[in-house]
Parts: sequence; C-alpha cells; structure tokens
Amino acid sequence: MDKDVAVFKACSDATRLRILFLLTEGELCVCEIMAVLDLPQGKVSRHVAVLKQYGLLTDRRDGVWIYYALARDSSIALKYVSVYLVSARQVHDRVQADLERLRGLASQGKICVPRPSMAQLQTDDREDPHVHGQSLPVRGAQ
Amino acid sequence: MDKDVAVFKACSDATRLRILFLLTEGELCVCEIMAVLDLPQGKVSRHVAVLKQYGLLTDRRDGVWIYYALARDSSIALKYVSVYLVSARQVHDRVQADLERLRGLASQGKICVPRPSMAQLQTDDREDPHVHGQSLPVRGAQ
DNA sequence: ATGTTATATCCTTATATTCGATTATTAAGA
DNA sequence: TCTTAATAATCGAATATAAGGATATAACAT
Repeated sequence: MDKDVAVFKACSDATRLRILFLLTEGELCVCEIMAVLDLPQGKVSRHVAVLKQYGLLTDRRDGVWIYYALARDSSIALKYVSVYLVSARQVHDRVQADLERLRGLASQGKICVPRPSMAQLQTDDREDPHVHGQSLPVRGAQ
Repeated sequence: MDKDVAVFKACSDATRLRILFLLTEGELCVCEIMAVLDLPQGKVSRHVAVLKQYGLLTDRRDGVWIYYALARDSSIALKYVSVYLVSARQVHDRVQADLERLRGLASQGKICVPRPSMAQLQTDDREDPHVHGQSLPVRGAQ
C-alpha cells in the first residue's frame, strides 16, 4: 500500500502531473520537457527525479540525453493513474495546450532526436539545426 | 487540473488511503473509523476533514453522528481513484484486514446505527449496547 | 441547565516539500 | 585533453504537512 501512497504523492504536484501528461505521448528528455513547459532545468530535473524515485518513470540513456518514459505495472495505483492520464488529457485545457506545443516543437524538429513515438509527427529532413534547452526561443507560459 | 492534483494529494497519505478503502464498503462515521483503524479521534477527524475539503467525501448528519461517504464525479481523477479503490482493496493485506475488522465490528453490532450499506452484515436485534469510539476494546493495529 | 457523546478545531512541535541558485557529473566532439 | 551541452545533486530559505494533546462545539438525554 505504501507504494500506492508514493504514486499518489508523486501525482500530487501540478508540475509533475503536467510532465506525466506529456509522457503519455512517448518518451522525452529533460530539455524537451523544459522547452514545452517553459520551466527551468533544475525544476524539471528535480521533479523527474521524484517521479523516477517513486517508480513512475523509467529512464534510458542515449548519449548525452536521458529519455524518460512512463513505467508500467510498478504498482496497482500506477496502473489506474496511467488510465487516468490517457483519459484526462483530452479534458484539461492546459494539458491540451502543453501537448499541442509538444507536437509543434516536434514538427519543427526542435526535439533532440527522432524517436519511434515521435516519428509520425515530424519530417525526417530537418534543415534547421535543432536547438536545445534554454536556447529555445520559448515565451512565457505557466 | 488543480482539482485532480488535490485528489492525488488527498490520497498521498497512508491513513487517508485506509479511510478511503473503508468507505468503499459504505458510509461511516468518525467513531467507526476510529474503532476499525485504532486511531485517536483527532487524527481521524483531521484526515476526514482533509478528504472532505479536497472533495473526496460527502457528509450527512444524523443526530450526533456525521456519516461520511465517497463523493462521486467531483473530478476526473476521483473517478479513476474510485475504480482503483474497489480493485486494490482485494490486493493489499492491510486493507483486507481493515475491512474484515470493520465487518467484524458491524456483525457484533458495535456500529453506530444500522444503515443500508451495513444492513446485510448485522442482525437487527442487538442485546449488547453498542460501544463507541475510545471505549471500544480494540487493541493495537496500524 | 447539566451531563454525555460525537466531532471539530486549535496549538505546538517535528518533519517534509518546494524553490532558486549554484555546483558537480557525464558524455560527446574538436 | 579541453570544451560544451545535458543532466544531476546540493544548499539554504520559505512553506507546508502531520502528529499529539488539549479544548471547543453540537446534538441529545436527563
């Protein structure tokens, strides 16, 4: 039961919940989350660490980037939270805005590398060198 | 989305989660929760207040007693949490123990008043005057 | 009114969380 | 090796949360 409590604790923060909603689209690295949510690096990294610590995320290193993805079946609560995430993301305006922004950046190629989950959203020929993290020209949200 | 965050926050405490699991059986008053979980009155009352504040519970006064019940459809997250509660209570040992104890007390008539949700679990003729709250001879759990 | 039971609230302390800012680590490339 | 980009970890201050104990309120009975 403690594991379930941990899952709910992980979800009981707006920033973390926004990150979880983003990850329903597929795996993302910190710089992408920063860009989409317009949050400082430390904040994203810290919250991602919490989510990972509580077993909601898995991570995979690919060179410089570490991709985070929703974990599966690490606890009963997580199973139901996952269902919630997929259902609720079509309901909350802010989440929809986040997701559209994510797709926008992905289609502009302003995403670290093409990955399976993103493949259908972006063209493979990107003339602009993609920009990362703080240098991305993103303006205020949050 | 803030409402969903509040729901998860409400669930991110072991005591509150145990209370929520109990309430999947039907409405309960504070003294019953105290007796089943063997917790002091102030603690139960405080946590119940949090759950109500976050919209997870409704309350109904009946004379001296205030019965709390799981709220319905107050938010998207709560909908999925409710499904979780019903499914997970058969999995967690501690929750099963809590529920059995609740049924035990109910069948002994050591419950405030007979109510619809409890009706099938107890006999209507109770010779022993039922005992409430601190005076209930319950020994350590938690 | 008085007492009793059920519940709520207040006070204080201990602990936990969050944030911004800074510093450290890690991997890739020149 | 030196640099740089991506990410992690740390520190201190502010805030929030939880607990125990004591007290207050509310309803009912005598």
